[in-house]
Amino acid sequence: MKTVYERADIVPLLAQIFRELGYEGATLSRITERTGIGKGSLYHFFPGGKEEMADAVLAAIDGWFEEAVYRPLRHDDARQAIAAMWTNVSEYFRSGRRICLVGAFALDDTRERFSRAIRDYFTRWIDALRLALMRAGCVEEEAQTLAEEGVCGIQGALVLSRALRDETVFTRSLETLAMRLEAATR
Amino acid sequence: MKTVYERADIVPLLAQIFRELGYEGATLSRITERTGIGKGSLYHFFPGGKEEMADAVLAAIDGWFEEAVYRPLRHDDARQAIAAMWTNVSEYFRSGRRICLVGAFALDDTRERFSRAIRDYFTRWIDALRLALMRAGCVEEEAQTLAEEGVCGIQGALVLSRALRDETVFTRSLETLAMRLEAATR
DNA sequence: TAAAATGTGTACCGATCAGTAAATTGATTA
DNA sequence: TAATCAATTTACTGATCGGTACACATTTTA
Repeated sequence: MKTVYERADIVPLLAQIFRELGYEGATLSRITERTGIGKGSLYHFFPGGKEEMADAVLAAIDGWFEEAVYRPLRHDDARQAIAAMWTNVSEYFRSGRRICLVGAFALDDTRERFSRAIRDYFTRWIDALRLALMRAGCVEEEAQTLAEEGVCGIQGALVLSRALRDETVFTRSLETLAMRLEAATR
Repeated sequence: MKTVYERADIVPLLAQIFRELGYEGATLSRITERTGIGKGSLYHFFPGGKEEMADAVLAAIDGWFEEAVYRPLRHDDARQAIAAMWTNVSEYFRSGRRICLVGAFALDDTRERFSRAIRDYFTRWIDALRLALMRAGCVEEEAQTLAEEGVCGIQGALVLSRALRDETVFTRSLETLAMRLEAATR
């Protein structure tokens, strides 16, 4: 008996494990234990070991956000894209039950390993949101402030709702943020 | 030659190490390496090992916030205490260069180990801020929302400024938050 | 069907992990 | 000065770490 995987099947599993255990906490044996995938297979797909696994996960996350959030913010109807962002992001983060891996990596020494991926994730998010806000009628300076505030608020909401084990904190925070951005584009 | 320590001297060193490496990343050997304190001494002061060390660190953090932030918010002049909170917190977090250990612990599995300490830290902060806002003239519901927004915003600002390696993000976020709370208490 | 390419499982490596034990140091007390 | 005691250092344990090697299974190609 032998189960055959593809890289694409493994990455989401790895993402969830890194989210739950952090980079340092995600040991090779815990990964094999939770995924059922042996070390041989893991090193076959990710010869660079844990670091390459995390790279793949970050790339997948980036890909999802690019398609589901950044691109619409840059090219679609601005107000509509911003509205879609809140619902997509809320769903992606499971109403606060799932954390933002990129944000978590930024907090400790792990940041040094994935510096560029972490920085890019946030700069591109803020930038795309800023552009949408400007298309919706904001002047550049206000758009920049609001974009930072939005992304910042999401990260804070994730921390707080997890700490309090209360997903209504996340939901409410996102609603407040959405209203504030909406108010600034009338 | 023999250097003699006290528990009180060690805790801040441990705090900084946990902040930089996270709970899982802070191995005993890295702790001895960075502090110069041998394993024997560490286990002498903290027989429970790493978990007891982290407990002591969380207790020290809680003590600092209780005295420097929560108590003034509860008992001193409300508007003045809120203003002091922003400056004290900004200084404590070194303008965003230092992270919030409690928030970081909340993000991964470490939360399960220190569940109560993490929850208490945030509930007491929000509660104290809510009370101050009410004394300053907010109705309860608005005070609750603003208090959550404030604490939430600080956490988000820490994540974002670390991710972007830009402490002006932190400073600006706190200024914006301070203004919003100020505006609500006129 | 035969050969080659692709995955998988397992045993193993040296290094490092958390934790223990005991000898030793230096200050305090009698 | 002698005895006591807290604190430190050092050496050690078994378990687990990330990573490697290689035999074996399966699929794809010829």
